[in-house]
Amino acid sequence: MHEAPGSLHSLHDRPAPPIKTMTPDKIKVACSNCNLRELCMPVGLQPTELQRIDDLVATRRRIKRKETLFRNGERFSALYAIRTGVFKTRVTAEDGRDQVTGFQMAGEIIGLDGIVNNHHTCDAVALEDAEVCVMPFDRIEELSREVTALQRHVHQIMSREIVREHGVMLLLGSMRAEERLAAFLLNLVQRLHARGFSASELVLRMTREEIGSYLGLKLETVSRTLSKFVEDGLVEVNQRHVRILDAEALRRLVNPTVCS
Amino acid sequence: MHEAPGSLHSLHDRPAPPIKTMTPDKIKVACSNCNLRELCMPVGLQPTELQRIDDLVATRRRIKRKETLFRNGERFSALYAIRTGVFKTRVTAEDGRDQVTGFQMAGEIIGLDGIVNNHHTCDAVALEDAEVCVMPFDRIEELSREVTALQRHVHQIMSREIVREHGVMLLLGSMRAEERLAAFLLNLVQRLHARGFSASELVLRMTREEIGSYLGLKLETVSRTLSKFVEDGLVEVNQRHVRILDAEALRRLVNPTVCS
DNA sequence: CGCCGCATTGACGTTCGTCAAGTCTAGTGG
DNA sequence: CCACTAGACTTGACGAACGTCAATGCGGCG
Repeated sequence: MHEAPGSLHSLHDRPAPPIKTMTPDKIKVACSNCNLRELCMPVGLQPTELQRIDDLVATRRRIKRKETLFRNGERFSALYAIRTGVFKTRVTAEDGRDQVTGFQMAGEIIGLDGIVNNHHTCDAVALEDAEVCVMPFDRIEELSREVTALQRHVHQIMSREIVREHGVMLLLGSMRAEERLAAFLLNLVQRLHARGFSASELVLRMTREEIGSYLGLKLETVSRTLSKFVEDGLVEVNQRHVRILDAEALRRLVNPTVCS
Repeated sequence: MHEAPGSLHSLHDRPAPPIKTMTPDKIKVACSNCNLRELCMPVGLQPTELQRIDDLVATRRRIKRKETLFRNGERFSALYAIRTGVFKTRVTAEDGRDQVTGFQMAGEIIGLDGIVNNHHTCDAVALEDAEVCVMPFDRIEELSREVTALQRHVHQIMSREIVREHGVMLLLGSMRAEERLAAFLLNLVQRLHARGFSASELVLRMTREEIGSYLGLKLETVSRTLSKFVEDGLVEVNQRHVRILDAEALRRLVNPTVCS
């Protein structure tokens, strides 16, 4: 099985041990030689530009499982690039109902919601021990005035998020439970694959309830639908470990009319 | 009843006649004295900056009812500021199902979805005859490198869209039909009010089916739920004309536990 | 060992979708 | 001016999908 460089995201049940022996926050790993660079930074920079990009990361921050990177209402100051671990973001209605708006993994950027009003409007919760690069937003703005590749990159990241959310709206607004779950699993495994993991196996870092919240379903429906997938031979499920046996069939589920 | 400056958005059933006698596209109305400036441009600019902003709008474009401003797959080149009229944006799944992702009105910016891949990923359809300002995106990027207020503004617009979509996800993922429709009506009337229209009356520029698509409901459910609101004395409905009689009750519907 | 959180499964109820009939309005053309 | 039509809307009857409630299982951890 293809493993990610540095084993960023273990497929075993327990969270992966830190890559290196506890790196104190002050000893920075520069963006310029970060193995996630292609994921979170623009490509094709001049060496001098690359050097300046290194300064974007003011510091690193470790977040333990179940702790929050930021919360609704907190002052916004920085964007965060995820180095290790998986997060969920969630919004909460005034009456307490909440909705998971996304699951984010290594190389993805979170915190964009805070830009409008200088305050975050959602919570970011670590689903496993995690580490992020803290990139003060005023520094990002300053630098992206000078490095046009960075400017373009920031715009693309935000646009990508908007497009992703369009997809979620389509899912929530017009798909049935099986289609939602199939789309979810395929999306997860595809993103993991892009990070060097298996194209057919994954470990869910979230509970059935969190999946349900994201997909607009109750946890029982998620569980039942998963069981149905197992019955039909589409996947193997062992706790949070999922092996996809028939990706083609899952794809057909998501997209009823497109046969094969 | 408070009318908008220039009667941009009539409350009568028929589309409002053009504000001025047909203005040829070449005769530009500069941003600097556009009555929508506070809605779509940054505030507190220096006069010299304001002047440069005027150059952002390359041209104007009129779109007739039911025609598209851009379509899924088309090359992305510009953002559009809506001057008059209402649009819907929609995404389409490969099997043809589509989902309305938003309704946009005067002063709002559309086209952000195209930035990531240089191609649009949704359609923007005019729900009534409309006019937009065409702002070539490379010009926006260029100018926002020099005018920091513009840079900040662009970031805020994109972030605002992300936050709005979070709200829609919450709605689609965890609200029931009555709550969705109540939230929809309150949101619409609030946005119209911000544009100088009545705080309690509105004319729907979209069909029941389009509302349903946006809210993840079938048109029959939208119709039934509206009828129920009428029975309960929350609103008056006459075709597409809606008068809100008990906004407080609608708000309570959206937010069950918060009692008045 | 026993507790706790997470997951599964079944029985039942509610909400919303589906299908179908019928109304209303605006637009068209005689 | 009025019949005719098409599209949007309403309403009812019924059914399917999913939520609710409850019992139970299972694995991990103190």
